[in-house]
Amino acid sequence: MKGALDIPEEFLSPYNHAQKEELLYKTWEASGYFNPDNLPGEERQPFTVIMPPPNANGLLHAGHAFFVTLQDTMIRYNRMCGKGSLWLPGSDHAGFETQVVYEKYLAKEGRSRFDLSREELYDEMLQFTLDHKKEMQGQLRVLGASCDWSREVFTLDDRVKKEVYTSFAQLEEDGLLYRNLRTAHWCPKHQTGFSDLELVYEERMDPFYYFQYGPFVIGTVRPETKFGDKYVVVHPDDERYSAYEHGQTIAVEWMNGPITATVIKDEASDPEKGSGAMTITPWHSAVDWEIAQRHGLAYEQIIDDRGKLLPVAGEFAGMDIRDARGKIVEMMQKKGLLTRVDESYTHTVPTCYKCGREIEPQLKKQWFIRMKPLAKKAVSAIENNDVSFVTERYKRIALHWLENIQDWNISRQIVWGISIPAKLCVKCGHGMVDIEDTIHSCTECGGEVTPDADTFDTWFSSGQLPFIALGYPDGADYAKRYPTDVIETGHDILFFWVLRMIMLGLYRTGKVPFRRVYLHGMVRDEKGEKMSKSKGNVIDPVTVAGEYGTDALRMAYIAGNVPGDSINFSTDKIRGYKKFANKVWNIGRFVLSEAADADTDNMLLVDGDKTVLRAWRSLVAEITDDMEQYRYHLAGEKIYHYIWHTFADTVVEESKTALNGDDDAVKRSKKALLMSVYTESLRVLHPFMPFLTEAVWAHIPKDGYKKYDLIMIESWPDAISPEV
RNA sequence: GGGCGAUUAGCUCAGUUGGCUAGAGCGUCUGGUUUACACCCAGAAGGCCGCAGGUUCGAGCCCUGCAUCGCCCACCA
Repeated sequence: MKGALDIPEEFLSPYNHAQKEELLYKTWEASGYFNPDNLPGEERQPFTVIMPPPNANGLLHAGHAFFVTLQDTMIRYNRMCGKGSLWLPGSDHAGFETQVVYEKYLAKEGRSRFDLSREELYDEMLQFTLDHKKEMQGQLRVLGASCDWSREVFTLDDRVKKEVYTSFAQLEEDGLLYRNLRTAHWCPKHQTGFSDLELVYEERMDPFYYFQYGPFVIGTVRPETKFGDKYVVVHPDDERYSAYEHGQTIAVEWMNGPITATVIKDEASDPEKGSGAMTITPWHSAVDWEIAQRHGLAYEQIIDDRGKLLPVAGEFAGMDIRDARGKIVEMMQKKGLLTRVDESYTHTVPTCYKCGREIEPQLKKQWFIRMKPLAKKAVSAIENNDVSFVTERYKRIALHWLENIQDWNISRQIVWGISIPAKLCVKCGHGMVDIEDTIHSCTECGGEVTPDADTFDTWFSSGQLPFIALGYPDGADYAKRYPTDVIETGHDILFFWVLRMIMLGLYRTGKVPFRRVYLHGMVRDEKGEKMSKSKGNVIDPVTVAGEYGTDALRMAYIAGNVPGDSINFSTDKIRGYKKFANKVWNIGRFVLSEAADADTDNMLLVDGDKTVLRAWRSLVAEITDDMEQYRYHLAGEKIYHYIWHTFADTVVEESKTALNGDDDAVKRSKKALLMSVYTESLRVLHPFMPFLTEAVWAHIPKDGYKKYDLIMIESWPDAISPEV
């Protein structure tokens, strides 16, 4: 090594991320700077991001690493711009999701949740969740997340429960909460109701059966629900049925023998469909229930909660509906009631998003929130740009959903979650909100009451996270940092989470919870396929970070990946950025050995060097603009390209001649140029590749090029660059 | 049934308000132990920017239509 200066020994070998990253994270954490209250300087303008709390029931996957990278980049950039960056971490108990995961875990151990009492099950799941939470937090550290652990929030914390209860009570007071008999989306396997968002519609081709129903012919794909059907509904204007009057009774030979049926005229009946006449099953169909409600019709349960036929099905009682259909059709054929079968009927059926089992609509009393008034305010907020979308196209999707919103079923019949603070009447079924546990008899009928055994939909609590996490109503953070600046998350939870946060945030605080929504796409494998355990194409970000370095992983997530689009993850790309890390490291070795003694107070640049510095500064301005406009994908590529192909390949190469020459003024100018551009480019690179840049920073002499020991609190170069 | 997105080099993808002689990474080929780096350097090949029209001095970018792939939404007769 012919360098003018002594170079630390570690610079003599390639950059070794494995030796550096863990130590560097510890240094950052020990510095206290993740907490914005500890940052040097005057009172800083706040910059706040609430981390989407990962579900504490597993380990981080490639999607988590994506959001960690994007958000940490935002946080670090804004911190360097002189703001009081707060990234508030959390984790979600993830009610139903976790219960499903835990049941699988129990099954593996040869146990079942039915072996345990509610309390035992809850306690085991709590331990399970806390263990995973801890492990996940270790993984977030591996990924370099500069979040403030001192403000961490868990969705089962007392303060969360308290505010969630307050919201629940307030919704009731405002008439936005009800618990009436209503069609619920019920999964016979999981034994719980869902909101409309938890359904997945699946296209099916099923036989469509026509049955003789007295003088009518009615069509159905679901003969197994028809045992109790005693109303036949036709459109009031349907000429074919003008001979029948509304309310007229007719004698019908039906599945279990002769019955008396009633003709109902209702516009819900579509003359174009089937024969134009249909019978209704109010207990197991939302549409039928509405018709029944309109005309005050009777209703009866046919299928139990486990998907088995009830005694009304006669000889079929107790049979699973999946086995019963064929046998029932056979029976109907024998009775001579089957008139026709259309084999190729295509329709969509709702299924459980978790197990794929067909959803069985069931009349249930569950807690529902009236969403229309809440959605209306959210629509105004979005239209007024009180909250804006970085990927504009999601704005329209959001508005469309809000304008067609349905009431939200927030009750789940599961153990794991925040219990619903209410009493139910044993006698009349009336539900009463009871936060303070003061209700001991039914307010309607005076009957005995029992605590509601249900828990809240997990999104009901996470949907209130921003204001709760900041300490609403009297927390200092709330006063200073609400509304937060950005929410960054996957577009798949736009409805589940983002829009509900907007609605609930507006409802409780009167303000939007964040000013901007940045939605990223899904992470797929290199062929563009969804990652899944069964396909075996899951990339574990922590393993990859171990192999190539977190910085390389992070660059692969950012550079060239357009906001909102799904990204294909390839290890080739990560490998490329690992090389880049080493390149930056080696440039450091050269620059520090040749120019660490550069004069900073008196930077006399020769004309050619001035041009180089000006070009660099103008690129910094461009990159700064990209950062402000959330174009991280461009900013990342630009700094990469400049460092490698301009600074290393041209500026450094050309400096060699000058440094070997005899002209002291030229030498002095070169040294100053190398040091300025190199140290400034490290700053620009820091939000993207925090570990590497911090590792190099430790070797930069502390003078005009460096103010602080840690690059993480240095200024973004746009703010420091003096005139050239 | 309604809506959205994608289509650019062999592969994976950038290309910000129309100025592009269309770029990057990986791969391929040729040549290099030049006083940081072989996790490197110098260079090369490789593209009717899905198809067909249109607007414009100028279109990868804007408009219309079509094709293919993907995604989201929708009350199961």
